[in-house]
Order: sequence, then C-alpha cells, then structure tokens
Amino acid sequence: MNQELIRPILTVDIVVLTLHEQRVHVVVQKRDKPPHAGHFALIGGYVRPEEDVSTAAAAARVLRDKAGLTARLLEQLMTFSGTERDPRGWSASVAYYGLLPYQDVAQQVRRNLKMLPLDRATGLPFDHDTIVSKALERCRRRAAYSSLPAFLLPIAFTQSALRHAYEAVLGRALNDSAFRRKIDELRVIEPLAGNVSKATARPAQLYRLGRGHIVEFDRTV
Amino acid sequence: MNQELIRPILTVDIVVLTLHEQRVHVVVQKRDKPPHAGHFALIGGYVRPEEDVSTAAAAARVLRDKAGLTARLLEQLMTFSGTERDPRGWSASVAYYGLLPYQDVAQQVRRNLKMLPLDRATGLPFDHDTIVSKALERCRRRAAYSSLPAFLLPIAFTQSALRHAYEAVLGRALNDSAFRRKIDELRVIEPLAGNVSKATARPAQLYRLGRGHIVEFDRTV
DNA sequence: ACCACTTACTAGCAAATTGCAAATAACAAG
DNA sequence: CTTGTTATTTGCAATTTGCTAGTAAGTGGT
Repeated sequence: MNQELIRPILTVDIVVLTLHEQRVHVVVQKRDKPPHAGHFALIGGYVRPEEDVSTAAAAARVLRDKAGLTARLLEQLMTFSGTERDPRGWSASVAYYGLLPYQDVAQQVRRNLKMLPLDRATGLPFDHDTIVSKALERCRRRAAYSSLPAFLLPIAFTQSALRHAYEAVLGRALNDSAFRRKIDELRVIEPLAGNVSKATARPAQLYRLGRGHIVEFDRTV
Repeated sequence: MNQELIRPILTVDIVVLTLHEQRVHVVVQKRDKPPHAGHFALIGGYVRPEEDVSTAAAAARVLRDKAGLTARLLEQLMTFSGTERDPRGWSASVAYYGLLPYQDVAQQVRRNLKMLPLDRATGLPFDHDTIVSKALERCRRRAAYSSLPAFLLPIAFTQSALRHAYEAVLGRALNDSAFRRKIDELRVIEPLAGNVSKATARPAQLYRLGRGHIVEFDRTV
C-alpha cells in the first residue's frame, strides 16, 4: 500500500538458562545504557542486518559480544511486539533461549552478569518477565520429550546429574530407576569408556549425548 | 552503537490450515503484486505499527483483509529472517499458523484462495516451503498433547470427526476405542445435549470443546 | 417385516509401560 | 571391618494402552 512503511526497531533478547545447585537460573546483565540503565535485564541488542545473516546469528553475536557466552543450545522462542514493551515506542524483539552449563557462566561473571533462581527472576524491565515465563514454559514442554535438559550440563555427566537436570526443568521429581530405564531405551546418551565421576560416595559412570544436537523422542520421559 | 540503525522490513505470514476429506490442507493465495506476482503463496503482509498493536494483531488483520478469514486458533510459529528469503533484501517475517474449519475457507474461495493438500504444498515462493514445514512440525508436536486439532473442525463435531482430525495432523492412525477412552478421561469435550449428527449410518452424538481456547494435557493422546 | 450393511459406541482382556521397593555394588570415613 | 552414602540393577504391582469382539442404531433393498 504505502511506500513509506514504518519500519519498527528489531532486537533480540536471550533468556540464558543454566543449572546451579539443582535449580534452573536465568542469567541477567546490568544495562549500561537507557532505558533502564543500571537495572538487570535479559541480555539483548539490536539486529544488524548488515552483519547478521539472521536473527539467530544476531542472538549468538549479542550473547558472545555482550556477555562472552556461547550457548550449547540456542533456540528461538518467539517474537514479542507492540508499544507497551519498550518506552521508545513500537518495537519487536525476537526472543531466544540459550542453555549452557554453570561453569561457562561462572567464568564470565565479570561482565555485570548475575544468575537468578527462578523465584527471584521477576521484576525485570521491559516485558522481560513475560519473555522469561514463556521461555520456561517452552523449555518445560520441550524437556518432556527431548534431550533439552542435557544442554544445561557439561559435556560429561552422570545419569544422576541428567535426572536432576530433567527434574529442575520439569519442576517435578522423577523416579530414579524408571528414568535410567527410559534414558537407556531412548539411546540418547553413551558411556564415556572408563570415565567415572568421583564426586559422590560410589563413583558414577560418565556419559555424553549420543548426538551433538537436541533430539526429540516419540515417547515422553 | 550506531544511531542510524538499519531497520529491516517486518512482515507477517500465516499458514492457514484446514481439513478436507480427512486431510490437512494449506490455504494459499495468488499474489497480485511482485515479487512473485501471479504465484500462489502464503497469505501475508506488512506489519503496520501505527495500526497493529502487535504482530498477532497484524496477522489477524492481514488474514481478515486479504482473505476474509478469521482463524479459530491463531498462534505464533516463529520468525524467519535473512537475505535469502526475499529478493528485496534482508527481511524478517513473523509466521503464524491459523486453524479453521473447511466451511470457513470454502466461503471465501473467491479471493484467489486455493487449498493444497500437504503433498502438493511445495514449490511455494520465498521461504514459504520452510515456513509450512515448520508449521506442520509444530502442529504435529502440539497435537500430541493438546486440543489443537479440534480447531480444524466446526463448533459441533462427532468423536469420529475429532479422531480423524487428530489422525490427519499427527499423520498416523489412532485406535478408535482407546481414543474415545482418552478423550473422555481428559474431559476436553462436552456433549451437546440431544444433538446428533445423521451424516453416517448410525447417528452420532455431537460434542463441542469444553473450553473455547486450546488446552494442553499432561498426558499424550 | 426382515435382512444385509455401515458406522457408533462399549466391554474385556492381553501386552506394554511405569511406579515402587528391595537387593546389590562401590567407595569414603571412622 | 563397620557404617553411611550414592550408584545401579532387578522384580513385581499398578496403570495405561492396544486389540478384538460385541452390541446399538440407523439406512436401503427385497
């Protein structure tokens, strides 16, 4: 219709999730520029069409440049838009969620980063509360039929650690033996020959994901 | 960083799905303007921040104005972006999928609309093949644990019709008696007192969704 | 009126899956 | 060598699912 179309601001926001003390945490960063300068918010930034081949690339770049992080799993959540979310006017933000092990975040805490357990991840600026809640909802759903929670762990992990990751994301306890049986039947992990973790009373076998990327199951965990 | 940020074109595309002869169909529309004028593509259009409160509103508006359709269920799929998808350069399109009963589409076939069964919904312009395939993937997943397929049907439907809708979306046959049992246990539909369909040999009880909106189950269908 | 045919709907049991609890294993600490 | 703790396996009960047959309620034909 009209040639001079209003082109809204396009940004990306990333809900970085990790596991700490058996609980899911959201990583937030102190903003250094207005609006909401000085407040902690989701890691985000502008999409730069001239340098980002896609919004996914923009998300990865922002995560790397602003927080020094690289997610083990980075998936698009959805796009949030409207006039309400940003005081600068109508805007659209493509939200992503990124999963990575605690150690990766701990290394970068210098960069104004903070990890919030879920119950304290509220009161964020913009519509970031909504984005976080949608991200968790999606992850919970997806965790029920995929290897998603494994991306919160280091490459090598024990079955117990994996179960705790599932429990943390799903928000409910799982039966130990039933979980082992299922994970075994689904063939998603493979033992790391000879490697055992000595963190607990009895040493535990270490495993890694069979495939580097997320896999979806036919059944539910 | 830079004050003069490039703002990419923002559009919406809607994957309209319906059920015809027990199969899922994608509704496409003949484009009247370049690029790809004269070719059938997904229904889509520009987001107009001055008139659309959100991209969801834009999707509903485009669907209504360009095709005269109102989806019974309209949910955001994801955003597609990059230089490859549109010859006009870097663009971003927020894709939605909309479900509605066949009758609603049949009424509007005047508007250059066409319904394609899934196996013939290929060779679409832009990245619309990808969008369609992602939409179907999402719907398949979601159908397994929600009332999504019911939105492909008229308000009143029989249990057989509902099963056929699930089968069409899931792409596999379901056991009749097990399906009835499950739907009954999940309490998603309620009988329309006294109303029966006489379309088949033995008249069948008509039902409607218990809730107007989509519901997600704990279990899988 | 009776019969064959079709689809709706119900019932019952076998097979598969899941939940639970006990048994066993491997180590650390005292 | 005993106690304590976590890992891992095993066996069975409880639940869920798949399947098959039976009954119900119409239509259309003879």
